[in-house]
Amino acid sequence: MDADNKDVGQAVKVYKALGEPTRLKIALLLADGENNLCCSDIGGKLESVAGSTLSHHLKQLTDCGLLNLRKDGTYIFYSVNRDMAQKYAPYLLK
Amino acid sequence: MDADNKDVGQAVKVYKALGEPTRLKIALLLADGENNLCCSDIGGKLESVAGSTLSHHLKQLTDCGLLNLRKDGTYIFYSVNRDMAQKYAPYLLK
DNA sequence: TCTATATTTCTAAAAATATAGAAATATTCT
DNA sequence: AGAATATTTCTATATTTTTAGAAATATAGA
Repeated sequence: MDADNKDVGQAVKVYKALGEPTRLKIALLLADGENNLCCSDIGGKLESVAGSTLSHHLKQLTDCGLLNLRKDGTYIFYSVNRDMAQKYAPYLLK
Repeated sequence: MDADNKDVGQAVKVYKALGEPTRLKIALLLADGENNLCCSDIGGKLESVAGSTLSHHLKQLTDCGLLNLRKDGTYIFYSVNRDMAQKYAPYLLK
């Protein structure tokens, strides 16, 4: 495929999102079977990350299309968008 | 695969390297058939990037293992490491 | 050796990013 | 309505990253 035909903008966003340790860990957590975690679940699995910080990371991951979210009451459950992961970073899956 | 079993450190480096427009373009250029370009060839294909800047970007791409290099006289020819691309970002290939 | 070309390293400045406390918003439950 | 919990937005600070000019290094060829 020719470089000009690729959606470089979106790819950059996805890779930028994954190019930070906390966010990559979040993506791996969510890709790892036990899908559908909410913000505070995720916070519980990481060490000392403030809620506001976590919120920013999750926003970046969802904005680039890598995460899907489902609202349920006051909770928001996150999961990996498999198509996106497959396209840009299948390393996350399996 | 469990999150703990993945080499998160290397993956972060690779994705960080690809999460910047100039570097992603370089990777796509090199992955795109006409492999084996030298630093100045690459500079010629990008618009207004100083040599020193290009050098830093290429270093980051090679340091994370994404690019191979071959020295030939004063030139250094770069190419994509297919195994790494396949593992972390097959999006670059084909 | 001198010259030309390719690339890197040094240095510094500008821009972007990560972080989190505090306040705000949203929803559920009593 | 009021309390409790989840998440986001505002704000500020610290850190990292990007950028490139200038100087340095390396190699080839006249």
